[in-house]
Amino acid sequence: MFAGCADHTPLPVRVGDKWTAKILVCLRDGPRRFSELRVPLAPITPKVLTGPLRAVERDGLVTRTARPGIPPRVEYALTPRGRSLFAPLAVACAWNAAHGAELRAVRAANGGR
Amino acid sequence: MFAGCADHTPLPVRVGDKWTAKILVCLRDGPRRFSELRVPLAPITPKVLTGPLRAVERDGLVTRTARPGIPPRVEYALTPRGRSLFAPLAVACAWNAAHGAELRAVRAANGGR
DNA sequence: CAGTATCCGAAACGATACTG
DNA sequence: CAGTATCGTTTCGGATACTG
Repeated sequence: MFAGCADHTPLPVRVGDKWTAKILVCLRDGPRRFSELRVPLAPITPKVLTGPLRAVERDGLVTRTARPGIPPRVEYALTPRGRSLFAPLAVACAWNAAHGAELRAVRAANGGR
Repeated sequence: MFAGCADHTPLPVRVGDKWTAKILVCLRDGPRRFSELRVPLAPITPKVLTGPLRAVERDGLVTRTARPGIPPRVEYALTPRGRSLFAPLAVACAWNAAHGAELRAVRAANGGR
């Protein structure tokens, strides 16, 4: 049905969840450290951030680089594959720009559950 | 961050879940009845199908038309707004065709949790 | 036929606290 | 700083059974 997709989701990677896409966007302009990611994603907790971060790392969308020393310093950076996801993401945002407001109006009118 | 989006998801509508996008695809070639949807979506249960179906109806992506009579006959059909979602969906599928296999290989190598 | 009613389990999200 | 450990809540998906 969705050629090439795992059969249980339309999208191949975990970008439909609450945080993953935002994480990728935060890394768009360069590597960021764990705590640097927490700022734009506030009020995300460390535990919640860790989940999707491990997932994108496992999927080769982001690299994790730990530099030894005190204090510890860990940098997250997009891979080319991670960067390639911005294309579908941009199209989703374009749909939003075109239809989002209207959709939310209809949803509210129908009882925005 | 995602212009025009609800703040809790990158995508505006519920297409990141397991069934919604598949439902839209099933309606692509014309209206379908409840039971007709269950066939390509097997082994979905009626209760599970009802959830996303009510959501897309509430969001104006699909219309629900009940014809009186015995047996009951209910038809679901895409609206123009629902149809417009195929554009972003197609781009997601294209990403899959280009990167999906590689991604699943990496994921499996890293312990496909 | 087109659903609804119950009950269940898994996963995501979240608050709070603690550690190398 | 960069996490992990616990605990609790909510949501999704699913199995089974029942109804207008």
